[in-house]
Amino acid sequence: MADTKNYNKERERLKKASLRPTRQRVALVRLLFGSGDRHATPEQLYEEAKQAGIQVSLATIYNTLNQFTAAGLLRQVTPAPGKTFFDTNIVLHHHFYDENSQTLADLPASALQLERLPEPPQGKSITSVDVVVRVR
Amino acid sequence: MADTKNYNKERERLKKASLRPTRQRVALVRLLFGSGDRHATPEQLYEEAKQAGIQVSLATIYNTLNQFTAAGLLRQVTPAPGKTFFDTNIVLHHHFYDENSQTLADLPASALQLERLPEPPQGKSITSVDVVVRVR
DNA sequence: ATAAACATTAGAAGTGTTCTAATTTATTGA
DNA sequence: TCAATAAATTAGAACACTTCTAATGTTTAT
Repeated sequence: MADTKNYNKERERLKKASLRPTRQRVALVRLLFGSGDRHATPEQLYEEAKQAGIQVSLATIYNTLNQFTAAGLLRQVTPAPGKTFFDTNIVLHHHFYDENSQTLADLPASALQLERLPEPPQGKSITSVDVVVRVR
Repeated sequence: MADTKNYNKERERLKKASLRPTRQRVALVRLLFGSGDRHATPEQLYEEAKQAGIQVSLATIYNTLNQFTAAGLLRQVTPAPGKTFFDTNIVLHHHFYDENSQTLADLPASALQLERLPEPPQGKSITSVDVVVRVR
């Protein structure tokens, strides 16, 4: 055991996603999922990791966020060009995007009802529906 | 008159938007609005302009698309990081985004009803609502 | 026609993200 | 437990997209 702590919850989450529980991934799981839902940007998470004394490169931050997204642990939201957020809340819900502060916030679950989903084009199937309510 | 043609329709559109009818802007208005609704990317429009023998730089393509958007002539849609489209259809409507071909298509106007808009946060007002239905 | 304001340009620079290939770490199975 | 193997991490280069700079060209108003 390399660490003094087990971080079993985090390792379990990674295991379920078929991702090896490396030091970096365990630490990032803690940061991301350790304290309620959040909308993290890669840069933000990188700074946070540094603050917390976790040695991790920006490349690994990106790799990890992409792997977590592919594994269904995170949802990626792109409300504006160059603004990428990773949402730890993977339950179907939608977002406010504040164009002034360039921040993302959850829409109250009941605040918006999608009456019916459209038929996807021939031979296609819907993978997700993203609603972004832009505010200022 | 620098050209053999007047392009009065295009000049008129620019005038209404308080934009000087320069050779480049007139030409881009023709490409963008000359043949029905479309979802143009900057690079696409640049290539198209070159094909059509219009001398215009990529910087001007970007400037122009941004100005047109600011003037309400275009709507910008960002369905994925690094994928920016400018939509000539500015009537409220939504989009399919095909993750395979990375192309955008209009949702049939009636295909999706937003039941009610959410209350924006304190002191904010809604500027737009974008729905992207991702398909594969 | 002239002057002032504005637009365009090439190329540099900026930003966000991915790639490369060398190193380190985790896992497997004797 | 200890190699051997597979996978992950890393720094820094490279890349893609967009904006900036400041020099040049065009448009507009007088």
